[in-house]
Amino acid sequence: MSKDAIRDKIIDAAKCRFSHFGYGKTTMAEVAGDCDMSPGNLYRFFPGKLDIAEAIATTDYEKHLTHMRKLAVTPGRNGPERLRDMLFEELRRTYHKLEKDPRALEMAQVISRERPEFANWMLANERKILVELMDESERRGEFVPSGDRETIAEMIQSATMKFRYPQLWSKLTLPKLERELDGVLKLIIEGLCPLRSQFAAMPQQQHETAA
Amino acid sequence: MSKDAIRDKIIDAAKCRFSHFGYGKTTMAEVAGDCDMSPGNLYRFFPGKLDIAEAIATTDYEKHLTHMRKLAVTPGRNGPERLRDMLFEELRRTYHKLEKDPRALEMAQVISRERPEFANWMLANERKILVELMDESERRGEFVPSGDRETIAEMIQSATMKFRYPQLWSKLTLPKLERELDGVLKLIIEGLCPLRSQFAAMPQQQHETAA
DNA sequence: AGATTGAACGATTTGTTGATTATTCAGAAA
DNA sequence: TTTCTGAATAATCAACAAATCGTTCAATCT
Repeated sequence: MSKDAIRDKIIDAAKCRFSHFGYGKTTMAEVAGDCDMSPGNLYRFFPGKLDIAEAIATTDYEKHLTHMRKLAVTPGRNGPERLRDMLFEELRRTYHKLEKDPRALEMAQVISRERPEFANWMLANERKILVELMDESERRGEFVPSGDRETIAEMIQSATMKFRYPQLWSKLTLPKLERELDGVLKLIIEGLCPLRSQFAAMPQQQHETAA
Repeated sequence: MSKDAIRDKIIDAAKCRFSHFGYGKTTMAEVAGDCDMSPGNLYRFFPGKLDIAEAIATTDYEKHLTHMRKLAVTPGRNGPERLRDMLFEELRRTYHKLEKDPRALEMAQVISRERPEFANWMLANERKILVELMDESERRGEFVPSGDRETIAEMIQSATMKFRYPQLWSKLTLPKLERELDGVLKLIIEGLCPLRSQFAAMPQQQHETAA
């Protein structure tokens, strides 16, 4: 059996255990047993337990990413609609994943605590899609260019942060979350001011800024 | 000594202990000792330890609230500027408070865990100010009316959630946080679309919505 | 009477011990 | 040689005991 095939077998066994008993309650010995090998042998394929979890999360997330990339260029939908499709898709995916498998939250929390760069990598991927979406949409005159697009993508992520972290949902149901995301998107897309130029060059602020 | 004066003495003693040793490491016996009374006597003035913390937070927050109300009607500044003043003030207050007294975070976390309605009360207060600000600004033609103002206030809070919870700051410095808040506000105020009417009536979405 | 105390009580926290676990690596197997 | 094993190790976790703490209330003081 090829090295990659063994890796996949390990990933499958771990995925099954993790979602059934949780990351913490799954031991390396158990995963090794499921694969008919010794615990020590796992370490020829993964540096450690966390890396198995990361591999699971990565393949899962990459599937999601390609879906998002598709939504970002769906014909027949304009820029704002595509942006909305993406963010709604992300919210729904997270919500349903958690509903189907509540133990996924534990794994997500462990990974983003012990491997913060993983969460950053996910956000960066999404930003890349957002930038492309905005570029494309701007050419069609749907978005107004207003500053660096990478920065705007960051701001969109910042404003929609709540919908990416289940810890912040405080028992809200999916319909309520969707209504809220809907409202935030409306705010972002339409803006509060009718005349953009009027307030475009706002003075920084009246108070001093900390060094 | 009047009942209120004793309450204040207790609050002062507790405030001192909480910010010096933390909420968890402060005992009722110590606070009572500082006030030259027995632990049991504290309960004639407060229902429990958490209520002392809540009283401290309340007076502190009410000072902040009046400041916010002032910023919301400062002459010579338009609607968006006032909105910005408010949200920047809130961010700075939280940041500096935490810098000066890192143990304040513990207290805030305990309160919002054990007394979620307190956090809701703070948000509701702020929303009331935001609604008044928008009402006033709309009369001056600075904001476009677009739906229920209470809802818009909720969405503003949702989009700026990150700046209200230090747990979400991940070591960011105040200047970085300010830059980010700045960007989010720009997004909210100006919006991504130049022509509001063009996308105002967006179809809900293409996928089904969960019941 | 009303105000205050401090011992008593149950809940929570802390400290400790033993078991479990992730990880390593010397050596066996192929 | 290369692949794998499983006992050894060090770190982490779980469970239990002891101590501490928030809270109560019968008794004491004013």
